[in-house]
Amino acid sequence: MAFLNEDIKITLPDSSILSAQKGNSVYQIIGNIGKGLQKAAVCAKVNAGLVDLSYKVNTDINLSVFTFDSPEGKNAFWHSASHLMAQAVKRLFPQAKPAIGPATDEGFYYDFDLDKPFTPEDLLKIEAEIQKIEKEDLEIIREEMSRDEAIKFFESKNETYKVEILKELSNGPVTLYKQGEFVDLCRGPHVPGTSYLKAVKLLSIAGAYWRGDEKNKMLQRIYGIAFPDARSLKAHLAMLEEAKKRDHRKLGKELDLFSIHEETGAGLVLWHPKGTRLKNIIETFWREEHYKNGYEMISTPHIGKAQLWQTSGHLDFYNENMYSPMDIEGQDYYIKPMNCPFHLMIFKSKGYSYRELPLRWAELGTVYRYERSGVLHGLLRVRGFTQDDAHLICRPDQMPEEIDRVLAFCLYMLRSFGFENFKVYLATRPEEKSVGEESAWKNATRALEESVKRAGIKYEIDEGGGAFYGPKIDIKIMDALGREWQCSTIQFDFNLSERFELSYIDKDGKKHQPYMIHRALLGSMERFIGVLIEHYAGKFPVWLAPVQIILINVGEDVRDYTEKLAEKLLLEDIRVESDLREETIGYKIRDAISKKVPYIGVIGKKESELSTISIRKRGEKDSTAVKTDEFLHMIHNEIKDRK
RNA sequence: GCCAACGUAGCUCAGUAGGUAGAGCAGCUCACUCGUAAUGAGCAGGUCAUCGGUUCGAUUCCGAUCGUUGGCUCCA
Repeated sequence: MAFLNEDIKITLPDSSILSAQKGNSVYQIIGNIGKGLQKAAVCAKVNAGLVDLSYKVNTDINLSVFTFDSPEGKNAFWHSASHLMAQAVKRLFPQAKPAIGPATDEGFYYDFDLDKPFTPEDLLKIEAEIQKIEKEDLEIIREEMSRDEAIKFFESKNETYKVEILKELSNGPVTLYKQGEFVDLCRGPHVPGTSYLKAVKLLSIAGAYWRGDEKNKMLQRIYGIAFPDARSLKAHLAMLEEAKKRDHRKLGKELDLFSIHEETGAGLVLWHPKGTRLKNIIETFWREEHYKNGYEMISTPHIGKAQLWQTSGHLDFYNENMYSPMDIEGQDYYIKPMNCPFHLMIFKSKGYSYRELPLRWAELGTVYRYERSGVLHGLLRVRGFTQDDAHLICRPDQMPEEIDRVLAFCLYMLRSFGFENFKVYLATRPEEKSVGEESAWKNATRALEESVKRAGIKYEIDEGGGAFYGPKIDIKIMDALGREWQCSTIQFDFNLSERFELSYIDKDGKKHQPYMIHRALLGSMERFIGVLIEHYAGKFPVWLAPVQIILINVGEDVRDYTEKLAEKLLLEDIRVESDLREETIGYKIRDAISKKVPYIGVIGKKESELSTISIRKRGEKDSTAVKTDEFLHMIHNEIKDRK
C-alpha cells in the first residue's frame, strides 16, 4: 500500500508495519490492531519510552502495547489506582497531605501525612469513595509545566511533600496528572480514565517513614490492590487466603514442629521433637555434602572475650546487634553474633604453608543478635539462630575458583531442597560504616560479579548492601506471600584477615596474607526451615518428612502385628509412627492426613496374612496393597533420590 | 525502635452496653471392635497476657509493660 503524505509508519513488536494518520493517538492506532486489544490496553511504549494511550503520534515509531497482564501494564494500572485512592482520601480528609504513592510488585500504596490515624472503618469509606470516582468516569489528563510553576501550584495547595520533591529536581519541565479536582506530580503513564479502575481493594494501614528514613516523620501508608474486573480481584484475595494456610507459623503449630514463647523470650525458638527431626535430617545431609565438597567441620564456643571482638572489629562496627557483655572474673565476655573470629583463631593456632590452602572450615554455629522487637517474625527473623557457616581461607590466585565452587555448591544445596526460584543480588560497599581500601572493594566486587556471570545466573545489584567488611552475593528465596528472605550469602572479607594478621608461608618462603570468604548456604537453620515449610506447605518430601509413614491397625487382632511391623520399619531406618488407638479407621486416617505424612499404612487381617501394607499416598484417595519388602525397597529409593 | 491492630481453655473462635465467662476440636472416662477424611455419651479445662488506675464491683473503661500480627527502618 502506498503511504499518503500524512501517513506515518507504526512498527509493531512482531515487525509488522501499520500505517496511521499523523496526529493520531496511540489509542486510535491500537484500534486498528484490534478492538479487543484497544479495550484491554493500559499504556504503551513508543520507541524506548512509556506513554499514555492519549499520546499523539507525529512521526514513524516502534509501538508496543501493554495490557494489565504485562508488568508495565500492571505498574501503570496500580499507579493509577494509587492516584485514585489519593483523590478519595483528599475528598474525605482534605487536611491529609499526600507524599508518595507508587505501584509495587504486588499492588500499590500511598503515604499521607495526617494527624489522626486512619482506622479500618476509614478504609471502607475510602473504598466507597473510590467506587464513586470510578463511576464518575473522570478523564486522566497529562500536563506539562515548568518546575517552578509546579512548585507554586503545590505551594498554593499546601502540599509540602510535593514541593519538597520538586525542589530537588533540576529545573526542567515536569509532568502532572489531573483527574477532576485532583492533581498529582507524576511521571506516568496512567490509564486513560478512572472508569478503568473497576476493582480496587484497600488491604492495610501501616506506618512508613518519609523517604524511608527513621529520622523523618512517620506517615500513614495505605496498601491496596486493583484489578480490571471484580473476578480477578476475588481470585487474588482467595489466593492470599490460600497463602495464609502455608504460613510456617500456622503449620509449625499444626505439625508440632516448634514454638516460641513469651516466657522464654521473643525470637528464641524451641524445637519440638518433630521439628528437631527435620532439623537433624537437614543438618546430616548438610554435613555429608560438606565433607564431599572438601570441607572440614569445626566447633567453637558461644561466648568470647571482649578482646576478641575488639580485634575483629565487631565492637566497633556491629555493636548495635550485640548483647551486653557479661562479667566473668572481671573480664567482659560477649555472646557471639558471628562465628568468624573463632574460626580465625583456629587458623592462627599454627602456621600454614601455601600448599595447605585453600582451607574450608564449616560449623553449624549458633549465634545471637539483637533484633529490634518490631522485626521479629516466626522462624524467619529471630534473635538466636544456627548459621550453616563456613570460612574459606585461600591464596589470592585461588580466589576465583573458590567463589565458583561455593556458588555452585550453594545452588546445588538450594535445588536439593526443591528451590528453583531465587533472586541473586550482588551487594556493594555500604555508604556508612565500612572498612578497607576502595581498590580492594572494587576488585572483590568484580571477582564476585564475574563468578555470578560465569555461573550464568541472573542477578541484580544491591547498591550499598554489602557487609561492613566486604561485598557479597546474596541469594533470597520467597515465602508463601512472595516476600523475599535472604538465606544464602557469600561474603568477601579483606578486613578480618588483616585484623587477625593471618598469614601463610608462600613459595618464596615469606609470609603472605590469605584471602577469606564467609559463606552460609542455607543461611540459618531457623529461617531456612521456615521458608522450607512454606515452600512445601508442610507436605515434606519423603526424605525430609519427620514422620514418613503412620501405621494404622484395623481392630485389636492385628495390634501386636502392627507394632512388630513398626519395629521392623524402624530398624530399616524408616521414620514410622503407629496409631493403635481404639478408634475407627476413618478417624485415624483423617488424623494421619492432617499430619501431612507422605504415607499412611493400613494393617488389617488381610495384610497380616499376606505380609503386605495397604499404602495410601499423600494426596491420593485410593490405597494399594504392597508387599512389605517391596514398600521398603521403594521408600529407600525415594529417600536415596531425595524425593 | 516507630505506626496501627490485636491478646478469652492445648487449638480455632463466640461473649460480657462494668455484676468473675461459653462453643467446636483436642484431652480424660465409659460403651462400641470398626477396612481408608470425624461412633456415641459423659467428665474435666480459663486469676479473660501481666501490673497498676478509675469504680461498691474490671475480663470489659483508662494507663504502663510483655507478646503477637501487618508495615517502616534494620537484617541470616
